[in-house]
Amino acid sequence: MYMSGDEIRSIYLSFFEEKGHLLLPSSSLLPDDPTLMFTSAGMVQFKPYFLGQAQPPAKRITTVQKCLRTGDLENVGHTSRHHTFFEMLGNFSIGDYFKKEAILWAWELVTQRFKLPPERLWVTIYQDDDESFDIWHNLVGLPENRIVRMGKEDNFWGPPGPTGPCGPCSEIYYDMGEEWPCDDPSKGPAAEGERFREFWNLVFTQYYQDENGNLSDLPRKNIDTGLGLERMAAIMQGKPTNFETDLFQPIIEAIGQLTGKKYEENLVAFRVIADHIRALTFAITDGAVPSNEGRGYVIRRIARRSVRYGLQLGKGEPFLYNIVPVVVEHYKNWYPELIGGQDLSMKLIKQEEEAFLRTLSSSQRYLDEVVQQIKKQGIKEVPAEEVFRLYDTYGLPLDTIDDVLQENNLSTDKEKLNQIIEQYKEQSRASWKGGEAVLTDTIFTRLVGNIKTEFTGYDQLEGSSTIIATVKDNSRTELHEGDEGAIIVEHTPFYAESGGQEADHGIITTETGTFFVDDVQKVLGGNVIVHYGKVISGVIKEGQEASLQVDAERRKAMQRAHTATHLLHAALRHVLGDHVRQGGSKVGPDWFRFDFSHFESMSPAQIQEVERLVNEQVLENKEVNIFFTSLDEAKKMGAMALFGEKYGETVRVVQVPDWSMELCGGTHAKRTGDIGLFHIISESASSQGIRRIEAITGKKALEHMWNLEKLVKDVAEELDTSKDMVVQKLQKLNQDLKEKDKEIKHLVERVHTAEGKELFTKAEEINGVKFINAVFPPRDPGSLIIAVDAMRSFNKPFVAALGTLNDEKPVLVLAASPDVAEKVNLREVVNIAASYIGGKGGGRPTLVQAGGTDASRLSVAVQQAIYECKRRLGLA
RNA sequence: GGGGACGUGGCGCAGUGGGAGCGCGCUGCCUUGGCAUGGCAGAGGCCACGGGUUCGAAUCCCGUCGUCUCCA
Repeated sequence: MYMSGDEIRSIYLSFFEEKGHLLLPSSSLLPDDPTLMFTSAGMVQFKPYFLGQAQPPAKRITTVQKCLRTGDLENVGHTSRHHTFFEMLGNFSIGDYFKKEAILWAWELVTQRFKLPPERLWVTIYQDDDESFDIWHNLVGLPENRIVRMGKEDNFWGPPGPTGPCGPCSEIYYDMGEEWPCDDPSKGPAAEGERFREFWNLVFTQYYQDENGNLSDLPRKNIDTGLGLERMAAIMQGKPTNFETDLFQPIIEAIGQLTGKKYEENLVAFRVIADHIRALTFAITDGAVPSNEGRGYVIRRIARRSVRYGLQLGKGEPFLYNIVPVVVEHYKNWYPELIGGQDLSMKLIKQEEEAFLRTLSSSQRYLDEVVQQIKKQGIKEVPAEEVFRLYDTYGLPLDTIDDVLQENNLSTDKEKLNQIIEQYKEQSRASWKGGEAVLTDTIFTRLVGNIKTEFTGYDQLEGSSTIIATVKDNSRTELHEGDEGAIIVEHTPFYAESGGQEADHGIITTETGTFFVDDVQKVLGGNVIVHYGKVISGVIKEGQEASLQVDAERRKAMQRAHTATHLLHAALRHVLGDHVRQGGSKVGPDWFRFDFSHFESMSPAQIQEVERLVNEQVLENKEVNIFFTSLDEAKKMGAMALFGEKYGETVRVVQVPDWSMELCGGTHAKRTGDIGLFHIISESASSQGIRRIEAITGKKALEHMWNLEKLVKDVAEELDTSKDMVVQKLQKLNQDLKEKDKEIKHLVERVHTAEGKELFTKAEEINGVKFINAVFPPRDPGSLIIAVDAMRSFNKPFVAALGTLNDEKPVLVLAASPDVAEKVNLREVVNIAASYIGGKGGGRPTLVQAGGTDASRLSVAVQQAIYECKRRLGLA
C-alpha cells in the first residue's frame, strides 16, 4: 500500500510516542562533537547519554534525524540507495527496555501500521546472538529460514573508537517480490539485487570493549535503532530506487524544467544533483559554509560535484541554486528552519557555481596545453604525475581529465595514478593531530575515574577547594618546585578555554606550595577542569586545601573582549545582513578575532559603521543580562544558537537589551560601558566566503589610539606641516617627486643619447667598422645602454666597450651591431675583459654586461675588450 | 593540520640571471556624411611585501601576506 514520506514519518514517531517515548526534534547536521564532521546517524545527539556522561531527559526517546554522510561521495547517484543527506527515524532506550521490546515493537509497527505482509519480511542477526534468534523465532513467530545469521562485519556495531560500548544488531529486510532482480532468492538478505531491501537496523548495545578487545557486559544496556526514511518510502511506494519516491520527485522535476532535459535519459546527473542540492540546502541552513578546510571543504566538494553533473546536462552557467526553493517548499513543514536558510543557501550555492566554473575554465587551459605537448611528442600516454598535478594543483576533476584524454585518444597509467593519490593521502593523514583530544581523555579517565569539577568563576575570581588530583607526566604524583604539571580540584573559579575564549591565568596556593596556572582545559566531555602550570615554590599534594586566585586583570580584559564580540556580531548583521553568521572566534585579553560568513570584503564605510554601532552600544552602558533557560524558550525569544545545543538542556543566555542575544558559556563584562573603547584593526579574508575581523577593546584600544596619535604627530613634524595637512602634503610631495623623476629621466636620456652619437662619430674606423671605447665617471649603468642605443641608430657596423662605476663597483657594457655580433661572440669577449676587474658577465648576442669588484683596471678591461674584438675580426 | 601552484599596466597573460613586454581596454589625432572598422601617436608598472645569493634578481633561495587548489 502506498504511503508518502510525510506519512511514514508521522506514523513512526506517533507509534513510539504511544509506547512511552519522548519525541525530540532533529539535532543540527553540525554536531558539537569535535570527533565528528557531520551528524551521520540518529544517535549522535544522544552519545553523551549512551556513554553515561550526561543525564537524558527521558529513558525512551524517538526522533527523525537529519543525517549527512560523505564518506563515499563518488558513489552517490550511481546506486539506488546511497545519499549524502538522508533522514533517519529512530527509537532509543537508554538503560530502559532491551532486545525483546525493541524487536516486538519493530514487528508491530512494520506489520500493523505499515501493513507490510509478514511473509515478505526477513531478518538478519549476529551469528552468536541466540537471544535475538529466540525472540524472532519464538515470540514473533518468524520461520527459521527467514532468520539469517551474519558475521561481525555486517551485524556487530561499534565500538566508536578503540574502546567503548558496542553490540550485535539485527536488520529487517523486505522482499519486494519475484519480479525484482535477484541473483539467488534462497539467500534472502545475503543475495545481490533490488529484491531484498534492508530498511531497519536494531542495534543492541550490551558490551563494553576494553583496550585488549575483551568484551564485558554493560551495566546499562541501550537500544539504538535506525530506519532510513528514503528506503522505507521506496518500499512503501513500490519504487526501484529512492529517487522515484515522493521525497525526490519534486526536485527531479525542477531539474528537468531548469535544464530542459529528461530524467530517464540522464539518470545519474539528475540523481546526483537532486541529492546534492538537497544536502547543501540542509547543511547550509544548519550553518555549514563552503570553504577550503574541514567541514566546509566537504560542503564545497558536494557543491562542485553537482556543478560537474550540471555541466553534463549542458548548463554552462549557474542554475543549481534555483533548485533550493523547491527543496525548501517540500521540506519546510517538517524542517521550518529551511525557510530562514533559503536565501543564504541560494547565495552560497550560486557563488560556488560561479567560482567553480571559473576555476574549470582556467584550469582547462593547462590541460589543453599538456595535451598539445604530449601530442607533439607523438606519445599516447600522459604521465600519471602530470595528471595528478592537474588534479592537485589546478583542481581539475579526474573524470574531466579523463574525458578530454579520451577525446584526444590519449590515456594514462591509472594504477600509478591511484598509487600517487594514495601515497599523498597517507602523507596528509600522518600529519593530522586531531586525535589528541581523545587521547588526553583516555589518560584522564584512567587517572582520575569518574569525577566532576564545578565551575564557580562566573561571579567569583577566587575561592578555595580541595585538591582531588595532581598529575605529572601522565601519572598521579606530588608536584615539587619547578615541576610542570596539572591540578584538579572540586570547584574552581578558573575558566577553561572554550567557545573561543582563552583560559584564565592565576595562582593556586596551599599550605606548602604555590602553583602558577597558565592554561586551563576541560576534559572528559567537559566534566573535569584541569589546571596546567608550574610549581613556583614548595610542594603541592593531593587532599590539601587550596586557595585559587584568578589573574583578575587578564580576566577582565577578556570579558571586555568577549562582550564586544557579541556587540560586533549584532552590528555586522545590521550592516551586512542576516546571512552573517559567526564562524570561529578567539577571545584574548582586550583582543579578539571573529570569523563570519560574508561573500565579499567589507567597504571602509561598512567597517566604520560597524565600529560606530558597537561603540554606540558601549556608550549606552547597558547592563549585560545573563540567565539560564530551556533551549526552546531561548529560541522563542530569538536567541542566536550557534552550535548544536542539545534539546532539553538548560542553556545560558547572554543578552544586551535591544541589541544582542546569544547562547554562550563565556564570561562577560557587567555593563557594555566596561568595554571602554572598541576598535577594528583589520578586516580580511579567512577563506572563500569567510571574513575575519580582528579588534581590540579597553586598554589595548586606548594604547592603540595613543600610538596612532604619536605616529601622525611625528610624521607631521617630519613633513613640516600640521596633522590635518599630512595627507595633502604627502600627495603633493609624491606628485612633485614623480614629475621631477620624469623630467630628470628625459634630460639624462637626451644627454646620453647625444654623448653616444658624439662618441660614435669621433670613433676610429677600421674596414668600415667603428670601434668605440670610453670610461665614464660614476653613473647609472642604464645610461651606457642608452648611449649604445644611440649608436645603433646610425645603422653602421660597430663595436662599443663602455665602462663606469656604480656604487664604487666597475661595470662594463659591450655592444655590437648585429652583423658584427655574428662574427664575434661578445659573451666570450666580455668574460675575458671582466677578468681584469674581478668579475663575470653575460647577456644577449648584441649586448652584454659585466660587473666586477676591482675598479683599478677598468680602463684596461675596456681596451682589452676592443682588442679582443679586433682580433676576432682579423683586424689586429 | 599537511602538500602544490600562482601574485608583472584597468582586465587577461608572456617573459628561467643582464635593456619590463603582448592582447584587450583607455586618451588624442588621422581615415568616414555618421557609425562599425582601419591607421598613427600616447598615457598607464617600487614585476605583492621583506630578507638573502650574485658584479648584476621580475627571474634563484628563505620568510610574510593574498588568491586558487588537493588531501586530512
